[in-house]
Amino acid sequence: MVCCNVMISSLAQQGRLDDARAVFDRLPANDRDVVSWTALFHAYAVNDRLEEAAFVFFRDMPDKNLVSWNAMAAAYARAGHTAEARAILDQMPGHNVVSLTLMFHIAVQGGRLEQARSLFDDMTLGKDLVAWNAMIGAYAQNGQATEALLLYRDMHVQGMDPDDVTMSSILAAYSRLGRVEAGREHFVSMPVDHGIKPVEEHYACMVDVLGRAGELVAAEELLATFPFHPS
RNA sequence: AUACGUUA
Repeated sequence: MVCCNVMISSLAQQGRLDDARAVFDRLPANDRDVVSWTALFHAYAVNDRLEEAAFVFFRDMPDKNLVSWNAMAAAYARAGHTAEARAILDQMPGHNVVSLTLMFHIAVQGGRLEQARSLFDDMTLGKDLVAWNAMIGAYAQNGQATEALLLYRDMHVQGMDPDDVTMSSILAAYSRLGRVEAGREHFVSMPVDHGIKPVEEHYACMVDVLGRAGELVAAEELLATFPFHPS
């Protein structure tokens, strides 16, 4: 049964919604647990079939847990249906750090960065890496690149290790600030200081740093050094 | 690797 649930979600990721549904249907009713149901409606949601996801969630699922509530709220939030997302978050029996990150995300979507910051600051119980990344990314993309860098420092001070997502936001912040040298320094120190090898996305960010500063030749040179790896 | 939140 566990393996069927895995199949449902991985088929959904590949966009093979019908196959995911078939695996679910083949599962005996007694073997369908809350994870199977959540994987099923999430499959609809990530394939832009929000209505059907909602039907499964509200009408078909026998039981819900924190993860399924979060997943439904996230589906609405992703689709830009913030009112529905909010409603789910208000109705659900409890919240965890994922729910709070969703609320955070809705606030950012609405341009309420101060409110988002308050939500972030109040996450005292379990401010995890995703939450940090969300806050740093929100600043980096909303004209507060300096705040993003300050928060990155805080993150360090609090002993939270950054990941590849963090790095993209930091490079984006340097880009917006036009800080070419700092950006370059960060880019080369990523693998040494944090064990994070730059991937395509980081190269793209770095090209942006150089491009915005008008260093087009350097940008081209960087692209030429990009180590291709087929997948 | 059983389902949820973060980065053009």
